[in-house]
Amino acid sequence: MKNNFSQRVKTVVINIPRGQVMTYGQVAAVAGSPRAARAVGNVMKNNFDLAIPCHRVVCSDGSLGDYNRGGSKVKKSKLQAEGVRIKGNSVIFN
DNA sequence: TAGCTGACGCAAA
DNA sequence: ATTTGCGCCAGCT
Repeated sequence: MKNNFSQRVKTVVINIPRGQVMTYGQVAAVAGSPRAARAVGNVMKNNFDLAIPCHRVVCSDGSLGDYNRGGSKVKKSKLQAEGVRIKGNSVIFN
């Protein structure tokens, strides 16, 4: 049910500080399943919760991934606006 | 109950 | 650097 994992994922993402990004795998790991990166993405797209800064969640290789609110370009812009360094179409972890 | 899908992750070619 | 294939987990049909 969506009261253990998905809820967990939401909480984790909401707890991501501004100017900071996390990978799906990392979020999944914190949520309780280090291999549930896909499940994390599924949760995000299924949950249109504005309280969840899904744009702070990116792929492990730095790719932006997708975004249910305007596309990867909007996601990229948002991250840049928060102080996250973007290289081309990828995020730079610091 | 079983099967398919998907905003991923990693390895190999 | 890019593409292909396989594995993983949770949710939906």
